[in-house]
Amino acid sequence: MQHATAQSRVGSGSRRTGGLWRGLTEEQTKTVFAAARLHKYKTHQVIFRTEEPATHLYLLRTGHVHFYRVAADGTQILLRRLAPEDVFGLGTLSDDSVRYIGTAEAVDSCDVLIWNRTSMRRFATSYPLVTANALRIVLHYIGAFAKRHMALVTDPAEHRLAYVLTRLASRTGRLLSDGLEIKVKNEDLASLADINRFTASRLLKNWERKGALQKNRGTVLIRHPEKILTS
Amino acid sequence: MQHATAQSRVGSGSRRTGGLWRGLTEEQTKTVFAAARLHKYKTHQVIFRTEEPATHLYLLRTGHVHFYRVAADGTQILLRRLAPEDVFGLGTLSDDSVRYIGTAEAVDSCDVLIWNRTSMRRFATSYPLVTANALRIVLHYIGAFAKRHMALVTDPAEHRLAYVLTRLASRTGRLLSDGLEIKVKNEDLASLADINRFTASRLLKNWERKGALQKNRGTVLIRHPEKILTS
DNA sequence: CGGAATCTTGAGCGGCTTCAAAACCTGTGG
DNA sequence: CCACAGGTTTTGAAGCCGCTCAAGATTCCG
Repeated sequence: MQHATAQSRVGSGSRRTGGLWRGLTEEQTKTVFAAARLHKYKTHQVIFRTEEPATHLYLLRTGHVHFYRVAADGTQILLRRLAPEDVFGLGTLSDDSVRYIGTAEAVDSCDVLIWNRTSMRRFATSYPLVTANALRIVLHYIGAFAKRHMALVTDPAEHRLAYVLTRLASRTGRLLSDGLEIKVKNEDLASLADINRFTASRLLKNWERKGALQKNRGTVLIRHPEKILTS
Repeated sequence: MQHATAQSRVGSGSRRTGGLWRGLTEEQTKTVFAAARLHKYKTHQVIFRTEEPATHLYLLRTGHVHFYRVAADGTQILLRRLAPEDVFGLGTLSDDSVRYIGTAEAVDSCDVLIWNRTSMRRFATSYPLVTANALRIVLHYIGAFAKRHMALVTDPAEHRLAYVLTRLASRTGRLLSDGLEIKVKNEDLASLADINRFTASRLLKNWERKGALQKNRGTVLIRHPEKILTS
């Protein structure tokens, strides 16, 4: 569970939000993981959709998953880019009337651990820590959401994009010899920063001209974070 | 606990989100409420502030509380208007490292029940249902938040204000002979709809001209909800 | 090499905000 | 009972940030 992934990552989802299984004994952890099944998802495959009843809980092992909602006009609004060790589908721990808050879709090939509701309920009752952990994680998300919302109302587009870039870099970036590389396209950055992709392109180009970063199709390499507008 | 408040309200916070104490036996409920202390807050009194460690959990009995955050430029962004039966300070149930997500401030005189962290921890461990309920409530908030965020990105100001108006009406409105009255000022409506107070004033005036509602200082009386642009 | 996806760049514009000023409403104290 | 001060609301005029739309350049992959 704790061993590092192949690539050296700067931060991990679980370290930020604190894992769902944190604090369980080794014995208990074993039982829990024995009840999971491993499943592989291909690029663009949808894991679950908004408003479907929350019947399964997922733990991402490798790859990346987009957690988004679809607006009335069809645009996808990215709520979060999930990284390895991130857990999603937490509604499964609650009533069976609870539904998924967004759509989860694999952006590359992913290894995912899956638990069904009955297993989860069993664990939740025998290990009360699990529900407490879930509560902590969800509270953390609310905080993050509130922050994003505030930024959207008060900060200009440039600030927001800079923030998204640095956050994403520390969560899912790969440390290379010449900088910090993030595998993400303009459109996704734009969605996370709540701007449109054209503005995103312009801002990134500006930073590139200043030598702060380097853009290639599908990746951005951050060279000098300090040259990107701070805070 | 379940008896109605003096004024006939259309909906209640607890009915929407489901109470924190839902599902407890009468005996258990008694124990829980015996551990609370009642406190009165005056208009404009601050109950707790953003980023303070979450040490207490609150249940609003009467009055209204604003749950907001302060942006860098000083503007208050209203996250939610809390109504009787609403619970806040849920972070208390989690780690002692968790902090309040926003500032809670009384908008009129309020009766509030208060539990401290040690009581809450005791209840949370002896009645696992409590943590589960908390999880459900917080998940509900996340959903609401995501919705508001989507609206902010895709819907025009008028839609958002109409939505806020109808939601608020059904949550905290008082049913009068000639319509549904909400005690709220333009500024608060504006903040909830994420627009500025001038736009809010203009839109409300338009609806008033159409005969949909009637504005007075500090109150709006909804006469014909159907004349307000439907979502 | 061809076609699809991604990214760039420019021009034009529009929904909201900002700012200023005045009208209004309400409780308070003389 | 009136006047006054504070908070709230209205209205207009001006401007700007970021969006839309169109067109082309670039990159990737089969």
